[in-house]
Amino acid sequence: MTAIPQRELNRLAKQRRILDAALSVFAAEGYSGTSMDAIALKAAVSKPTLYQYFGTKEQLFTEIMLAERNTMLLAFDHPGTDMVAELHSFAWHYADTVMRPEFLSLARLIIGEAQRFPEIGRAYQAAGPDRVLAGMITYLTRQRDAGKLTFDDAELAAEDLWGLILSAPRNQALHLPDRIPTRAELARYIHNGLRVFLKAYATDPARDLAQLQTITGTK
Amino acid sequence: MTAIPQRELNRLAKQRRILDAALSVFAAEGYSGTSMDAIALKAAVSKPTLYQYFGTKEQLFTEIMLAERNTMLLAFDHPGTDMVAELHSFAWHYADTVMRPEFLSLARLIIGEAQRFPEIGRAYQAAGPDRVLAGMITYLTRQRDAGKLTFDDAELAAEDLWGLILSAPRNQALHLPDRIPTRAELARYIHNGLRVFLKAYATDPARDLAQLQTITGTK
DNA sequence: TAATAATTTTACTGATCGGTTTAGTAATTA
DNA sequence: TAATTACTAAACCGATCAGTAAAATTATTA
Repeated sequence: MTAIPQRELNRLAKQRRILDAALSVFAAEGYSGTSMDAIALKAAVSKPTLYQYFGTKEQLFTEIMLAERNTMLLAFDHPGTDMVAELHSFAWHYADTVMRPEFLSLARLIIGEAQRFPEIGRAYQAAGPDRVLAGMITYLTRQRDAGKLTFDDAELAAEDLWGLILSAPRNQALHLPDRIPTRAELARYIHNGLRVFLKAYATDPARDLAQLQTITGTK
Repeated sequence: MTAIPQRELNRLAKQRRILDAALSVFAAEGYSGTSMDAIALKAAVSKPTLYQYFGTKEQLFTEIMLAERNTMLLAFDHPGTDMVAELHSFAWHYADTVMRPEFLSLARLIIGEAQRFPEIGRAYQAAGPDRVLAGMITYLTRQRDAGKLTFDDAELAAEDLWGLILSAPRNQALHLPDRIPTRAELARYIHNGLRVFLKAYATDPARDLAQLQTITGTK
């Protein structure tokens, strides 16, 4: 049996508890609005212990935010035989991820502190949007090479797809935390976004739009 | 000659000075990160005077944010004979407004404090995006009635136009305060956004796209 | 000029902040 | 069991916070 010292297990568990507590408090109150006492209380840890694990408030904050970026990546990995179905699947997967309340809280926190912590804004941009965009570019380019899409600038095409599907509900959700879009509303945005995207970028829009109808089942 | 008492003039001037100072400090430091001393210092006003004008920090903040919404509205009032030219003019006008550093700082502030001050988020949504959207809907509907556009849902069409033109650069700018898009980059987004929009929504895309080329002067 | 209204200065409250110290207790290790 | 390590509770530090009180000073009015 592998011998992992109990000490280390406790330490890691406690560290995780602190990180979770700190993230939730930071997300709810902002950086300046969060007190280390509040974090210690929520983590069920004494304040000196908190300071032993993470030297300062700023260190704890940056560490937590830079660690969090790994949880928010998601690749464009929905393989299938049909492009429209793949796009539809990706759209829903991404919407479900991005529109979760905790995810929105985190985004508000990052945006709100972007001026005070530019490195965190950069890290988020690189690990979140940029990564998703890269995956989308790869996928869209492959579809273009397969003759199903047509465009000159793959980056613009990917950004268009994103903007068509999620910009409206996400921007609204950022301003209105207590008014999270229903799945029916998301479906409306996704269906419309895909429709416009295909109409503008598909080599055979008529066929793909028909396929979209059979998938979404709308009129 | 009209007799406006000097007292009131001074009062209004001082009030304006306080509001300007408070807005800049709040935008730079966030709500919790801003001290009333800092505002008083920047406004060149004593703290008791500050408190005499605005009872509490929270009152000052909400008052300032609810007042600010009037400056950020802009109507879709770019009349002309050519739809493509009008859309192009609107796109630039709106981009120039929305991508200004102070405007972005304000947006970051509102988003960052949306959970603590839901009313401010609501007011901003109603006075900013919703108002612009209403103007766009009116305009697009008129163009549809004139036979130049085709769509079922005017709201979705307006949101698509917005998302195609500004969602990518704006989202990026929200995360990266020190990396504001150049006018060339904005031109790229605007040209591409209008192109995709016309391709998906124009009744005669070929003609409108040609017109777009002559306006933007690109290849 | 005399009266008055507004503002400033200065100092102060009580609370909270980030961060530390101390003294003592519980858990792990050997 | 004994030594060690990690932890807790509590008080504490200096600084800063929102907000107030009082007295001195300035500007406006009549």
